[in-house]
Formats: sequence, C-alpha cells, structure tokens
Amino acid sequence: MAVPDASRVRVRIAPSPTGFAHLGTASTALYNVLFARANGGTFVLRIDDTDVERNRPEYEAVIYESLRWLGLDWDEGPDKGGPDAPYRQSERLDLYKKDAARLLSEGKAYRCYCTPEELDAERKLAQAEKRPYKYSRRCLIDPPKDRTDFTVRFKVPGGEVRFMDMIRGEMTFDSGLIGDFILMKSDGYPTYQFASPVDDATMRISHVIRGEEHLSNTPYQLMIVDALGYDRPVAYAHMPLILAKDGTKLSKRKHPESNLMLYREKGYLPEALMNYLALLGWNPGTSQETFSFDELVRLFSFDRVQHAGARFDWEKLNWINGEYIRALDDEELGRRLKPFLPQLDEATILRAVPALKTRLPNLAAAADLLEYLWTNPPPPALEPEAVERIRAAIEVLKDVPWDPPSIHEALMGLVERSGAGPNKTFMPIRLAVTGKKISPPIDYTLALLPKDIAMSRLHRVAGVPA
RNA sequence: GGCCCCGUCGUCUAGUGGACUAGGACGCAGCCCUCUCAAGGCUGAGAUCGCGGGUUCGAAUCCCGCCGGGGCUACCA
Repeated sequence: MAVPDASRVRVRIAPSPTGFAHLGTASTALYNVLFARANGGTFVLRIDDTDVERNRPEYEAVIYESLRWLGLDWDEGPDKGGPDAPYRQSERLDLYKKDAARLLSEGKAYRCYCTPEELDAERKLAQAEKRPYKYSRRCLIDPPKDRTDFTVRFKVPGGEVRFMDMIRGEMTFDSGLIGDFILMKSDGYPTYQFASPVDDATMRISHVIRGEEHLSNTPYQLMIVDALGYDRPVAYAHMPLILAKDGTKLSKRKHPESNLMLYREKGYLPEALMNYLALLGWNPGTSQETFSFDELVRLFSFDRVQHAGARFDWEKLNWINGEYIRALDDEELGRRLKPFLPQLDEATILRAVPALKTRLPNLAAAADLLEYLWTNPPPPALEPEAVERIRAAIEVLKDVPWDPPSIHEALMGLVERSGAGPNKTFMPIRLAVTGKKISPPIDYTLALLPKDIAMSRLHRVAGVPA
C-alpha cells in the first residue's frame, strides 16, 4: 500500500453537518486514516456545509464527537486549523467565487437564468419522450435579458475522462453524456460538484478515498480540475457501500443503525466497531478476524477491497464486540461498564465483572443482568417444593461469609444432601432474588447483593419472617 | 430511460483455467461441559459459484447475451 512519494500523501473526509454522524462516514474515515498512517501522510477533516437549507451547526459537533470516540483523529480541520484553513466550505466562498469568475471569463462556464420550474419541465419532457436528459443550453445560446437571478453552469467540453481508481483500476467516462451542470447556486453557494474538487485541489489532496456513490461524480469533478488548470489527485478509491439488511443503501431515515452514536449508546467498543467496519468490504486474505489498529494499518490495501456493496450484520458485530469485551482485563471492563451502570458503585461493578465478561454482546446488556441490584423485583409464585428448598437454603446461607466461593460451597452441600439436581435449588433462589430466569451464576447473583437484602428476598418467598 | 459499478452458503468473504468432493467466519442445528444464560470444545446442515450460450481436454475463474441489485443522472452531498 505504500506510495512512492509518501511525504506528500494527503487525504480527507468531507462530511456534511446535515444530521447525525453516519456509519458510512466512520467507514470512509477509517480507510482514509489507515492509508494516511501507512504512508506517513496527513488526514484532513473538511466540513462540506454548502447546503444552507439542511445545514445545522450543532451537527458539526456531533461529527467531531463521533469520530473522536472511534479514535479517528484528524491532523487538520476547522477546530484544529492547518496550512489550508479555513476548513469549512461556508468560509471558503471567496475561493469558489473567484474560480467561478475565472471559468466565466474564460468561457468555460456561463450564467443560467432558468428557473427550477423550467428545468423541471425540460427534464419531464425528456423523460416523457424517453430520451436521456441533458440541459438544453438555452442560456448559453440565447440568454434571457430580463432576469437577474442566475446560477453558474459549467460548459461540459466533451471527450473522454480517464482516471485511476485504486480499487477498480483505470476508469473511463464519456463526458458527452453529461449535461452542463451547476457550479454556483443562485444563493451564492457552490454545489458539491464544484466545491469538492476545488478544495481537494487547493488543499493538495493526493488521494481521494470515498464511498462508491461518488464514482460517477468523479468525471464531473475532474473536468473542473482540468478547466481550472489544477493538478489532479494522484488516484481515487471508491469504497463499496454499506448496505442495510434489506440490501439498500443505509439511509438515515429508514435505518437507525446508520447512526454512529447508537453504537456508543449500546455499548459497542470503538475498537470493535472499527474492526467490524474494516472487515465489511475488505479482508486480509487470511482467516484472521480480529485486528488491532496497528495491524490494520499494516495489512490494509486497496487491492483487497471488495467491489460489491456489503450488508451490515448485527450478529457479526455482536460477536466481534463480545470478543473484544472478553479480551479486556477486569479493571478495564469495569471502567468501561461504569457509564452503563450508573446505579452501581465502582466496587460493585468490579465484583460483577468476572460474572459478566462472557455474557455481554455489548456493554448495555450488563444492565439487564444486574437490574435486580437496584430494583426490588416482586416475589415470584413458587411450587411448595421450591419454597421448601428456599427454606433449606436460608438455613445454610444464614451464617456463611458473603462471597461467591463460600456461598457456592454452602449451596453445593445442600444440593448434595437434597439428592436432586442443582437447578432444583438454584432456580427458585434465582427467581426469588432477581425475578428472572436468567442471571449470573447463583453464587455471584447472591454475593453481589448485600446479604441482608438477599436474605430478605428469600425470606419473603419462604413465608417466614427474616 | 441513459451512463457507471456489482452478482460465490442466510450474512461477511477465500478463490485470478486443473490442488474445488468450492475453504473460513458470523448465524443456525446437535453433542460435550454446565445451576439458568453465556463463554468454551467437538460435530453437522447450508452455495448446481445469478441465468443462458460459447472458448477450452478442463471454467466460480476467459468471452458474449440476458436477468437481478446498487449508484449517478438535483440550484442534496
């Protein structure tokens, strides 16, 4: 994956603050960071905020927070500055205006006075006549004299546009099929197709690594770069899209799993999510499934990236996340569990960790297992035989030290004397103490609760006063 | 509609003309372990490689056609 002139590698991601941070942004950021780190390059964060309608400044902070949570930090950005500041497109308007003016004066672009309604009509007509739509160039040929509102349109020169994609190889597009498109909107803001290549060029981005939805945008952008006389990026890489379970592109509206923050809330470890994302669309060609970040930097290469979109799968993510959780040492797991168990003190969490470790697909699941520690579950209705066993348990637990091994020993003695299986004794206790059929091993289940509370819950169902 | 990308078990994938009776992982089933649930161990089911034609002694791998999915085709990004 090393490139010849490594010192000049500059990559970027350019999210738009139009909603919560998207899973695809994390994925794209990961590949950019991996490439940058492997080549000693620079990773730039640029905010593409040219959509005045949908833009919300507060989402910018969400993007920062999500990316930082994942450990994907950038070298240059709006909040950090850098040699190419500003890094927010809304603050670079002069640059686009200057370039648009140049294109205009060189006859490579022209003013278009058509209204959205007129354009819509053109488009509908083409559709009705089943012919591919291209802007009619009405305003190039015969511009109206009585209008003031205009957009700036690029005069598509025609011919072939070729470029190198690190994943798919040499790409060729026929620009004759592309209609003159808009560079500057009538509100004075640039379109994405214009701002993006101008920024990439002026920020000296060497490799453009982004989602596959931009593959067919590339010729548009390259034509602009050429028309402006800028240097083209060395290469592009269009990553396969992350698809939802239903096979369609992950959308913010339809698919909640596209929300990056959801993973933090549910207790997915950032390093596990990264690992999963790396495996969605890429594999090292070996059977290795878990990778440290440094391993990914070393192993990742674009020539092993999948060409087809990959479906997001909770099951595999859960497994990987579980693997990472199990690999954590007790103190670390306890530390990460803290925000998910606000009802418990640190010492209790730490005591619970050994019992939780193999039982968590995510950190939030710990609350389901330990809920009985801060709630008072209603006493279950038990068979007389079960009640009898609880009475017996009360007797053996009464004077026992309150720790898992002692409890275990006492209870096993009782089980042996009962002549029945352990479950006959343990399940009634579990039900009485937690109100649930599922809980950590019975010795832990009991020991995590203060002894007086545990005993009172047993007494309660045994029908004898404490 | 036009252009572009893509198509191997349910899912993520290995595979670049013979070692493929198509491998691994997740999930699933069974067994073992076991106080429940997990974790762990073992075993297993699961893909006529989208379909149809070629080329070849031989194709998942090369060629053509078709079908299917996705992306772009916006004064969204």
